[in-house]
Amino acid sequence: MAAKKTWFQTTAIDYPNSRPHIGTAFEKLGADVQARYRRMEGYDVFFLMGNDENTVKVSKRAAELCLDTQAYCDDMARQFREVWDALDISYDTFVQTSSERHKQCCRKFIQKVYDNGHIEKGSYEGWYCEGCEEFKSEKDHKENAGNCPVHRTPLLRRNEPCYFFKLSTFSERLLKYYEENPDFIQPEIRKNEIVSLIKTEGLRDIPISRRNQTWGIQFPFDPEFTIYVWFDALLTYITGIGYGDDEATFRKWWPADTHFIGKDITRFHCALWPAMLWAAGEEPPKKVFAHGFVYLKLPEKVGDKGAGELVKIGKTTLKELGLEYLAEPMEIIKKFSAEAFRYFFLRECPYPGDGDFSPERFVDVYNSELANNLGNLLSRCLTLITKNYGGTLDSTAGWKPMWIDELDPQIQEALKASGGQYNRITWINELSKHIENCSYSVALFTIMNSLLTKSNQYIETNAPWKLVKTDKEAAKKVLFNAVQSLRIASILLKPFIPRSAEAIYTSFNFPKPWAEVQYADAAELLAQPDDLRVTAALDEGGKVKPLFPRIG
RNA sequence: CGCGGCGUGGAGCAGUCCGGUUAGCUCGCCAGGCUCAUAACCUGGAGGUCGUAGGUUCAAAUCCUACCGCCGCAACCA
Repeated sequence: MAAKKTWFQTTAIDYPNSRPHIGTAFEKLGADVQARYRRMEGYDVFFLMGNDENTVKVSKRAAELCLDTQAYCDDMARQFREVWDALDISYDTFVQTSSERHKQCCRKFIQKVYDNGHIEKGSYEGWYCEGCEEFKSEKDHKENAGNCPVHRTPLLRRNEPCYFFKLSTFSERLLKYYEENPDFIQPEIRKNEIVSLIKTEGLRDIPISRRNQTWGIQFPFDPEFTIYVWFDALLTYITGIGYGDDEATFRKWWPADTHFIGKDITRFHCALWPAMLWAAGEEPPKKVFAHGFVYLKLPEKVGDKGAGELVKIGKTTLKELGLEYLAEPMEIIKKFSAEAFRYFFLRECPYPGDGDFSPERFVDVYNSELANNLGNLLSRCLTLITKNYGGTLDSTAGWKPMWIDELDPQIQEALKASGGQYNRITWINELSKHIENCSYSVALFTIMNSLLTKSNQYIETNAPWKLVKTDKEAAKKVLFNAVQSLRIASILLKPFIPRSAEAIYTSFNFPKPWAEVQYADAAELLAQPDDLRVTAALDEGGKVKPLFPRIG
């Protein structure tokens, strides 16, 4: 038997010096859709996430709070995971870089790179603040007229010994790799940026050590130094699957299929990271996907604070809606649902590009697409079947469902005109492609407008509530077909809004178990083995409970 | 001249690469229909000189030039 296809993906690991916000959540969501989709499609998936804890900032933050750094990190990791769990992010492992295993494996890796001659000792010169006990960037120096932005004291030019990774020697090899693997950096625009960066500016050797730090990972060959952020953080992607510790597991998953990252750290993942791996004798990842950012968009100059009182949706203020602290994902999740949160960002913000989050838009999208279109379609089907047929469309066993598109005379014409070129199978294939390309917003738009809106129209034109009075059999057929749209939609929506999709699917006795459905099942119109019936739980009065209650 | 992106009816976008039917879509707004449904659904309508000024062409949102405006990144902000 052929081995199951594997799929290893990661998100960027986060600094735990502040809580996760909608931007970090956006990244995890996009990755989660991919992981869920791949699982559906039969891949053996491993999804890695984590926190990047070995930074000076983190130890300082802990000190500010008078906490032990490790205790602080552990608590932040708990808080991060709480948010990811609330959002139903289906990660398989969560790496804390302060963990012993990560440290051990990191040392093995760096030793190997050192042994292979890619690390050399030099000296680092820069602007140093004695108060902060750290080097500041040229930008900080320039913008603050030579003073420390924190202490307002003059920055000193300082020179200290430092280890460098010889990144500059990899320029040619990187360019060649990009050329031979055109999909390595996605989307295209990010690839162009990196290529032009290397061609115009070139790559410098990069400092990878800090001296006299108590927090962080010590160099195996020189304990006076600790590893400087990136050289430790990136390694999470391999220590988390057993590099230097569990060879078989590591070989099973590496190289990674996709690293999901923010567009700002593209260069580290596309230039530094492959070079590091080569330096240690490992393969580079197959793909890096750099997603866009989400910007908090508020009217005028409301700012974050005070928005609760000032911004109104209809007659209600944000505060009354419970949306005071907009950048806090838990607030939105608690007030509405993880599903609403997931849907909004995946639908409204293009994953490859930037998007906006505004409370008004959030409510618009939710009401119009989830409540009015999808949720209402479910409600009307459930009610019509329950009221008129006692919940069971009898003698529909063996009936073959129709695809809504094929029931529309106009579309039938169009299908004929295309000479069979375009049909439901190509439609589903296109959707799959969108998901594989991380064009989630396009996929959701298509599901909404090409499937669900049409299904509401179909019900409207055939008016089963009227038809049932004159021709109960004909009305039954209409409902049977309409329900198929819900089956198809729930399958297609499974990676995006898993809970709601399941709720829809299990509202009826569809033959295939929910856990086993694949995208191809949406195109496959299998006959119903039993009479189609409503299996959803109804209220005491027999009323249907809205799946997505309207906001406002 | 650091790099990149954007400017299309009230809002958000597609279309621009490979110029050519009445410039599409979603939301909002207005009118009507329907009443199974979550004041939901369906139909119709108003609303745009496609940032500005030139140029190429039989023909420009689309190609060329200049300019204006907005935004992001710039080696530890996803």
